[in-house]
Amino acid sequence: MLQQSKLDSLFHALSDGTRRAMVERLITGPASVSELAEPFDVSLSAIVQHLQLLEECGLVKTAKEGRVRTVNLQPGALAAAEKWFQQHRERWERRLDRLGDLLDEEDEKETKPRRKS
Amino acid sequence: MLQQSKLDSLFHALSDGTRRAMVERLITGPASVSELAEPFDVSLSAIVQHLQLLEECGLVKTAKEGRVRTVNLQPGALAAAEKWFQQHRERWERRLDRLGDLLDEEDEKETKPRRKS
DNA sequence: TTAATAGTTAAGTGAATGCTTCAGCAATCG
DNA sequence: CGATTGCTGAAGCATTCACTTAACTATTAA
Repeated sequence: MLQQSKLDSLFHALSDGTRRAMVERLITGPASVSELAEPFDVSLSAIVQHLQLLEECGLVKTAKEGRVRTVNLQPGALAAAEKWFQQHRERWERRLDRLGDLLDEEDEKETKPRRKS
Repeated sequence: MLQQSKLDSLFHALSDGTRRAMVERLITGPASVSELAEPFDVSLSAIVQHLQLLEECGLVKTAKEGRVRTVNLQPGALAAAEKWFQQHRERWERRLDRLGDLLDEEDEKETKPRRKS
């Protein structure tokens, strides 16, 4: 089973628009901290704090060379979260299908007396 | 484009294990508030507060009949969040592919310096 | 009518969140 | 060299979070 606390931290990381935008930026390729910060109207410090969170939950890896820290998206990091959707959408859709079948059956029985619940 | 605040609230809703478990429970079918609360070791009040949040972000619909409130999962509610993953995984994978191609070319140049079409 | 059930609402608490400013510090440029 | 760049770390602050308890309302059961 998927680990709860991992999902907690992944979904939490993605629940902030700035962090999502940072992730989206990193899809196009690695970036330095300042490059990452540039589009946003917040202090560099705030960005670094978002970055720490992204790194802690494994979405991102960083490496410092000289005075520049380069940030890379971690391949497969989104997998755990995406998997949650896939699994549950599947179950959900199967249930809706069965429900549809039941309703169809009920339709057919409509003329006959119905069972009480 | 997907709306930011909607994604914020969806991901936030899913970032809590209790709320995810409630959603998972609702996949199996509708439930009353007390039924929903039963597996958890928190007050009914806490569950009601989670429920409000789930309802505000559109994951869930409720209807009160007599003194019982019945909670239903809202079909397609997870779509917005799931879509975010699909879109970005796609872009990310395309980028990794291109990156792979580039690296292959570099490989070939290194081992045998020849032109590539 | 009384009692139990199902849920609602308000107020409060401690911890976490997202941000700021400011004071650094090491790498690099002029 | 000294100045600038790129980042780091700590402290503080307002807000939100997840939760509690407790008092309350409305519906149903005995």
